Amino acid sequence: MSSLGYLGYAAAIAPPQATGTERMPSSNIVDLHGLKQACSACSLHDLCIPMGITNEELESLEKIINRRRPLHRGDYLYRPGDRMEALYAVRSGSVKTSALSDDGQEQVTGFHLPGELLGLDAISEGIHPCAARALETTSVCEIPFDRLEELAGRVPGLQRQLFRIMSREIQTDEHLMTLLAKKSSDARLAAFLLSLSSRFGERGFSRQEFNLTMSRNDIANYLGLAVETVSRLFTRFQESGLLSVDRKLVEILDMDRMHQVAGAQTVDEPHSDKHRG
Amino acid sequence: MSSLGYLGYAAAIAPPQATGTERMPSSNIVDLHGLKQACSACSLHDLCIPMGITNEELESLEKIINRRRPLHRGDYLYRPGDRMEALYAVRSGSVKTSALSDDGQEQVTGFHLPGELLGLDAISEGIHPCAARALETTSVCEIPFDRLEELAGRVPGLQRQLFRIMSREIQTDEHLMTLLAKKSSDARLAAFLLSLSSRFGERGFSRQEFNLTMSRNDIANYLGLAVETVSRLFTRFQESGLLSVDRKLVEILDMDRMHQVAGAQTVDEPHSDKHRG
DNA sequence: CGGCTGCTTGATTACGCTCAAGATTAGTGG
DNA sequence: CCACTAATCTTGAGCGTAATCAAGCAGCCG
Repeated sequence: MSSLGYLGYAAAIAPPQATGTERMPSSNIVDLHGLKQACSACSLHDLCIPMGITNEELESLEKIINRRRPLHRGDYLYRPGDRMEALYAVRSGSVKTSALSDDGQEQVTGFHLPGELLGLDAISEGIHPCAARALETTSVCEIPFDRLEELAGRVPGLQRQLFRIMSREIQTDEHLMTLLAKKSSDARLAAFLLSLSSRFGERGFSRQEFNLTMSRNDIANYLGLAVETVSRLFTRFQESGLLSVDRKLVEILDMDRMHQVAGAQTVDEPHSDKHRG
Repeated sequence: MSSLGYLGYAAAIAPPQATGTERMPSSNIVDLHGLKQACSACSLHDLCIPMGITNEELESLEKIINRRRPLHRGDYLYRPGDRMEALYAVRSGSVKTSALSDDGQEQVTGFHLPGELLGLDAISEGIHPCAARALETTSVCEIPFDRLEELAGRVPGLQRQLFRIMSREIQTDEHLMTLLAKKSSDARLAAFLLSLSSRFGERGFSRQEFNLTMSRNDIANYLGLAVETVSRLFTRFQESGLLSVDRKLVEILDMDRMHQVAGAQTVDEPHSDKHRG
């Protein structure tokens, strides 16, 4: 929530805004693939690991980070059971992580946008419990964990930032638990869209209009709903003027009401009639 | 799952086993209140922070850890909005953590047994997003975070263990997300009981029989169910011979079937008739 | 262009919630 | 120590939300 500020770069090249409805490669991408860009020049600077460490310290960090060639849609970054060698920071594109429950069915545990770190849940066992798949063309920074750990021991600011990132992840997960345990289907979808909205915003993209890079199925899975329900909700939201949706492109038309819906409980609310088809 | 081993101490004094049905102060307690016991002698040694660090390093850790006088049932360890000064390790007793959702209703985010760390979600903001309340008479170790952080920079094993603990927390949360998103009410309760069972087991208590220190309400809240549902489930589980329950005391009678139930999906299962009324 | 996968829409079912009342237990003070 | 009250838990009846089942529709691939 805090660190807006110097997203100037991303903001300058990024916002696709109303680029038209015809298909485009998939918009919310800061395409840095070709650039040989160091952390210090990266637009994700203050969302990612570098945040809050000095320039000299940053140089040490840059030395251990590798770039990986871009992943294509559906490519795995890692699979459950893989040895964890490195953490990954999304540089552009988006990634979905999902776990397999005891009985072997998929549970989507998160969607990850540029600047977000992947693989934190693998540190404890040294084995990835989740799969990570690219939702679109995606590039990532690979950060060998042993070297990161070693560096964190020498650079207090880095250690602190890693603790912070992991802590934030725990907080996010707790928030999602609340969503799943207590909220109605409309509240879940609304909260999900608002989360995307604000995360896109932090990255310099439009908070109103953005592309969903994940399928309805993934959304439903993530939110603990059936695909049909998600589909119906989009229709209802659109009918009630909350948003407009065309395939993957979503525009939030009434932010205030969206927040109301996201806060709304299963049923009983003191004073507020929930929209209903 | 890993580290059984030298739980000898806890095991020796702990297991209440079938102590009789009449009320007792609340059993799953290793009462160390009065003892001036250092980490090195603590029975929770290899579940808690000390795990995997050398004896000399342990001494440095012990120096920064404070004991707090025992909390009583209902006492707050911290409240949402409190500044985070320290992490806490449960030494004996049990603690419930809960968050307030946007609309101000409680969501129980976890129950914490001896050896478990509290407050990890507060690191990122420096403010506790959750409340922590004792479920029974409980004592905790207080670990000032700034000093812990500083020490972790000097003691690689400690840093690593902290990363591991936070990572494990993330994994646990993901597991709970799956539970909430995908599982039926029976599966949720079964999984919850099995989680308690195995955690009690790790601490040297009986895996079959234990006391629930939390109310039905807390369980329901945690699992995203209504109290009435939880109550009915206990009744059904008992009727079907899965467990026997008397007020707070639970005995799991059929572990195998409990695992089956915990793994079971909302509905469709290939070959296994779910017990029903 | 055909087959496919992903999305939408409709009809029906059912799981778990709500409401309501009663039964136990725990907590409190005389 | 017992009486009284408040809180927690259990049980029942009815209902509502979202799942399931079942087609149809649209975009996307080779």
